[in-house]
Amino acid sequence: MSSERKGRGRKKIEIKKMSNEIHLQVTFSKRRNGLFKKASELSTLCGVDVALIVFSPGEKVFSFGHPNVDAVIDRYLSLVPPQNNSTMQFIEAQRSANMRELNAQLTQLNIALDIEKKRSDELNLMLKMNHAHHWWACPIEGMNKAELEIFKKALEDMKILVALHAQMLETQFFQNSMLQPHLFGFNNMGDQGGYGPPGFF
Amino acid sequence: MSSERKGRGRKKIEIKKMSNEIHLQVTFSKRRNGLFKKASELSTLCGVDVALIVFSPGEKVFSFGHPNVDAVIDRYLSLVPPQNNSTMQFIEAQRSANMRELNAQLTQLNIALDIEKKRSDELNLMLKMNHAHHWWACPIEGMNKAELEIFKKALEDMKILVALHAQMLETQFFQNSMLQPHLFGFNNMGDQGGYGPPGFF
DNA sequence: TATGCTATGATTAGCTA
DNA sequence: CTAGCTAATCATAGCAT
Repeated sequence: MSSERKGRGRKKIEIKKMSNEIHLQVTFSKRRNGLFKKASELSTLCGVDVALIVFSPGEKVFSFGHPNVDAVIDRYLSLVPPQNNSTMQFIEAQRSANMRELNAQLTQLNIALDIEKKRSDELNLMLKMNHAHHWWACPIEGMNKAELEIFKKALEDMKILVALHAQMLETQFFQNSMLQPHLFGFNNMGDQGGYGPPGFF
Repeated sequence: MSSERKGRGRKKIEIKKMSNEIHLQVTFSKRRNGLFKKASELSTLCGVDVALIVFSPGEKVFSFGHPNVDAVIDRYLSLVPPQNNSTMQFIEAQRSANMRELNAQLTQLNIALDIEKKRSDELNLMLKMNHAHHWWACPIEGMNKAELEIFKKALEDMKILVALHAQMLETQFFQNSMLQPHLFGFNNMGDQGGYGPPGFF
């Protein structure tokens, strides 16, 4: 009955990098769980947006976000504006404006572009149907059913994307001012002829 | 002497959105602090990277990051490219539709633009040099030095932005190829038909 | 590496100021 | 909104599985 099983309770620890790797691993696991639980509880209890990203000692990534990580990141990045310029900013140049939000998003779009570019391995399928310059124009006959499906979806998506971007450009430059769209000519992606500067797109 | 002077101590609460706004506010404050402390401790104890972003009920933003928020976000985004893409996204269409992300961003852009719209009083100066359709082309002689400066900056900014967008569109959709707009068939963008001065830039 | 146990240490709900 | 206070609840360090 030498109940030596006692005294085994929690002990205070110093908040500094742990030396023992094994111990560190266990502690990381436990505390990580606790942290995510807390984050979740906070967002639930208070109905607020939260994003939490943790890299494990083993380089693995854990994340939590309400409503989701990326949304919160976007919101965060838009609030921590870079030093960028954009449309009509000159009008406001005299007093900084909330055009910053817009710029931040544009920056994000371009960052996304860069990221996307690096995933070129994914482009192999593209290559297959893109020997010609107009990948979307023809090589249909060289596709199997699955590829056709992808191709179709690609067209759909691209259509939407182009439309959105066109609208974005249009809106940005013209919609809110006295500027006339036709002056710039890149407001209509799908018009039929007078298409302006060769190679603009 | 029943010393009822004290609070009965902590009580268990349900993890649901709190109804009482006052309580919610206090709870948010306390739990937020606790959460940030835990996050900090985790990164210190285990020497790992952590990013935590919390938006308060009052839309204020709190963040913590080791080594810093943006570094962790970058790392996260580079490891989790599934979200946040744009170019060639159609190739991945089979996997999932990240269109929503893009849509969300565009929505944000439009929101920002709406806000911008409301500040149209600032556009008066613009009006001044925009009686003609080619606002950017001519009325220089009617400007004073200050206005000329703004005008110059305007052209600079617009040039950069448009070039950026053009490049974006070009890269995303056409890859140096030629576009045959009619294939996509979305003329719903408010086409004016005409195209501005060739060689705008 | 994760999970269970248990005695503590740490956090915090409800109040008060 | 920030800051104690207290006591009850929660989290977790050290072990064992």
